[in-house]
Amino acid sequence: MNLSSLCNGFLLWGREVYWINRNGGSIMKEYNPNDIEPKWQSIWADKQLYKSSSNPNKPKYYVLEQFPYPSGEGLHMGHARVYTIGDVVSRFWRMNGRSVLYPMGADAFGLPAENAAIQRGVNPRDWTLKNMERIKEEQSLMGMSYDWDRYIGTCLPEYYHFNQWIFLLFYERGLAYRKKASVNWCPNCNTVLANEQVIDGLCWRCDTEVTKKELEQWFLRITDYAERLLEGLDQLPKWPERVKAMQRNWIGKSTGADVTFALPEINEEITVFTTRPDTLYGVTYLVLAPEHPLVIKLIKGQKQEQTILDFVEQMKKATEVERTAENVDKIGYPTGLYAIHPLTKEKVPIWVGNYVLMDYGTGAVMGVPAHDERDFQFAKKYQLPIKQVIQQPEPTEGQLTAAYTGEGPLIHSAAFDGISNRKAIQAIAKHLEEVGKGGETTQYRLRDWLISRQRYWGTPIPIIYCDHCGVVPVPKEDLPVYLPEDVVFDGKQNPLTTSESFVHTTCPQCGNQDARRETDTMDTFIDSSWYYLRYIDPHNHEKPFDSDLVNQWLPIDEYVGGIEHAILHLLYSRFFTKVLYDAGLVNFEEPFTSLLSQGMVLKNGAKMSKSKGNVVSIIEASNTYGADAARLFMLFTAPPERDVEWGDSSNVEGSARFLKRVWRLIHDHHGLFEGEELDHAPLDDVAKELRQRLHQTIKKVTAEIGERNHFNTAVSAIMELVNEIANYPAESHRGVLKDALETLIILLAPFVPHITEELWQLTGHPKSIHLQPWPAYNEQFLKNDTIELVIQVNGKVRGKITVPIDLSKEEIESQALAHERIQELIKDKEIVKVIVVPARLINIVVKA
RNA sequence: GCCGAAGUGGCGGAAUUGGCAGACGCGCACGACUCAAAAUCGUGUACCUUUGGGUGUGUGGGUUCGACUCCCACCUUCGGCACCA
Repeated sequence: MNLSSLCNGFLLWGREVYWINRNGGSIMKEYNPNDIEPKWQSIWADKQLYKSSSNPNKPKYYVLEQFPYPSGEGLHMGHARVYTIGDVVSRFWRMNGRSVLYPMGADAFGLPAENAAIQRGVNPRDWTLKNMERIKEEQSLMGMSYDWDRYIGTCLPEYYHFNQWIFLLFYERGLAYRKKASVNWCPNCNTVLANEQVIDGLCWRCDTEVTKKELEQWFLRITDYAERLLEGLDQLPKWPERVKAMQRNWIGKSTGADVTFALPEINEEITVFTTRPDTLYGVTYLVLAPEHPLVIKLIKGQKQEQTILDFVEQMKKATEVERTAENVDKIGYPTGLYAIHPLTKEKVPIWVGNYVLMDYGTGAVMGVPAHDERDFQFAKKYQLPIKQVIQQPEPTEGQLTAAYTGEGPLIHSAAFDGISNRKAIQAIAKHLEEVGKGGETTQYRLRDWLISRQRYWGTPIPIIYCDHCGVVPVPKEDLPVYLPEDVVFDGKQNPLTTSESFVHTTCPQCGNQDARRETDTMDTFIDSSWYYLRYIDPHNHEKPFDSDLVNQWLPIDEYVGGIEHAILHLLYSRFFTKVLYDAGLVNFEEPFTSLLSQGMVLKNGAKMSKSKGNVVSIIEASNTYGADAARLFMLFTAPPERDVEWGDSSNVEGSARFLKRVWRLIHDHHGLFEGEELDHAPLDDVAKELRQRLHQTIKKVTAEIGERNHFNTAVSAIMELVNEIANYPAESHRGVLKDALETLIILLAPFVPHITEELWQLTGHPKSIHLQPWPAYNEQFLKNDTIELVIQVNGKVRGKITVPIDLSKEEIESQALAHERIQELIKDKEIVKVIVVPARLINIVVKA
């Protein structure tokens, strides 16, 4: 191939390229990322290089990153890291012959747009759409290979139409319901929050302390799926253990028993939940949560009525923090009434106490001070009786000083005396069931998902209230319920309530013209609970997606995202998928087969944030170092799940330096790609070594990306190859060198797509490198004729020998023993034994 | 308290099955090139040392010919849950 034919190749790309010969004395064309990166980005876009289509002849691979919220601030390197990881994976599998789906979108509903409307009078839609465009540009700047034809924005009616559709599906299936409840209220965001969105008593978005409010709200019955959400985790071996642990904690399963105590005086019953039915005979009192519905009835006409009512009111107003902080004292009041113990028929006093929570279990607990720390404290404080029912190994003299929570045989427990408390847990629960006073049961910490939000920029809940018909769902054919434009943003009220044209409507059931629309919108986590399904069929106007298509592509093979969604988004998505499965719309129960939870990109040891002023934007990084160097740095510096420190510039410069080195290496050998006549002589030892290194590198890089997601070690293997090529003597076999250089460029392509595309073109290849098949290694070239073995004496390395690869154990042993230095070391000693590990080492065990 | 993850040079990290600890990179030092600097290239870089060697992967034990890797106990850091009955 001569220079003009090379240029022909370049002309296919529609670009004029010239070659400058460094060795010839003129200046080598410098590696300038700001030059080549935008060029290739626009060529890739024009050629639609990354358009995906399902090809029945190829196995599919669906790789996805959590889509961004299009804020006004644009994207920083934390975002870039997520996308880079996904991009490497998608490019790798594309080159490995998979039909890859790699889409992107925007999680476009949310409060900041609305706050911008309130503060600056902008239209939330225009503001959001503008940001979406900007973020797409920034993602393209990093060289991401998304299939933009599948782009979705959740704030568009084409999308939120199907949020409403799915909401109605939940409603039909009895999984969406309205109830009046004490809910979490963020006074800063002016809206309610789901339990998952309250972090340590603070709003997940703005860190404002969350208060309680009594409101009628919409919930999704995620608790119906608690057990399946828990069990499903066991089917996810490719999820990080910590994410699964977090979900397990959140679901919070505990097994125990319900116990029913009768209240003959007022003809009622109190049911308590306990994990320790074995201590039932040690109950000396009951405690109700202040919010327990029976409290009012119990205290009616009692001495303490007013005191307790005041206490209950105070508790209802308290924030989560005030109520549950660790140093909060236990406070209780006796109601004056007694319940009947279901087995002993003894009278047990009923108290109301701050430490009992209404929304866990039954809102009532039994007090067993002898065997429970909290009950012990409470009983001591209020001088309640303490009754031991489990025998301690060494009984304490006189009064107990602490609860005994260990194991032991039961005492003072009637027929159950003498049996171990472990066995008694089940025995007593079973007995309760027989006598109709309770029985084994399971409780979950998980609570139903509150999805109503008193905000504008979200999906309207498709419900109409009619004075005649009550709650009426909007018929599916009337969807979407559009967000109205004639609203007032004053920050004081839900803007939707200010749109008369929206609120005032006709009842679809009876035609009543005085019906009202629901003015709350949906939690934006609804949007992200199924968006990964919409990418499959993004332009479907009839339904959310075509089930056959979705079943072809899903589940997602690799899902990349931050740990901050370990519970929220990932739990909700799993819930949605299970509901859609039950509805027969998808044929899988878990949407994400493999989860890659990447670490943060830190700057000065802290997460990048606007308030800390330590944000490194994508634009800044790509201008300063180039997207390729920035990508390479983040991939190389640590495995993906760890945090990386963007730090001082030297780290990123190291990556840029490596790219320059590769650039020069290729240019130094440009003759190879300009029609140099290659010799066909047999390979000498140096050439064989390079070939071996090359094939080792292919093997290593393939496994590190394809099997382990260890991009850092993949990059370091490529660096080693570069070092070896750089040391390869100019006079040695040229064909091997050419092969090594070309393969090097291909191996680097998923990591640094721009520079490799440029170099691929410069080395005379007319078609994009990103359409190249991934190189295969040859097992035969991995091996050497000889191998170096380590000789140890008593486990310490004392020498080395090089032997033919197929030398027998016996011969290896005799050669090792014959080794000069080894002889010296073992000459006065008795050889106890000699261990020969083929292809590794010889260990000679000696005694002095 | 319960659950989970992690502890390796000055730094980021590597060691995939129990087999040469510290690959690769950053930083640093010295050298080459240069009037000089940058860039680049080369050499060195765990610690101690009497230059024979000794020590070393959070700590203490154990298994093994051999342990960063397996077992037991513990310490520290980070994360989740937590008056959850």
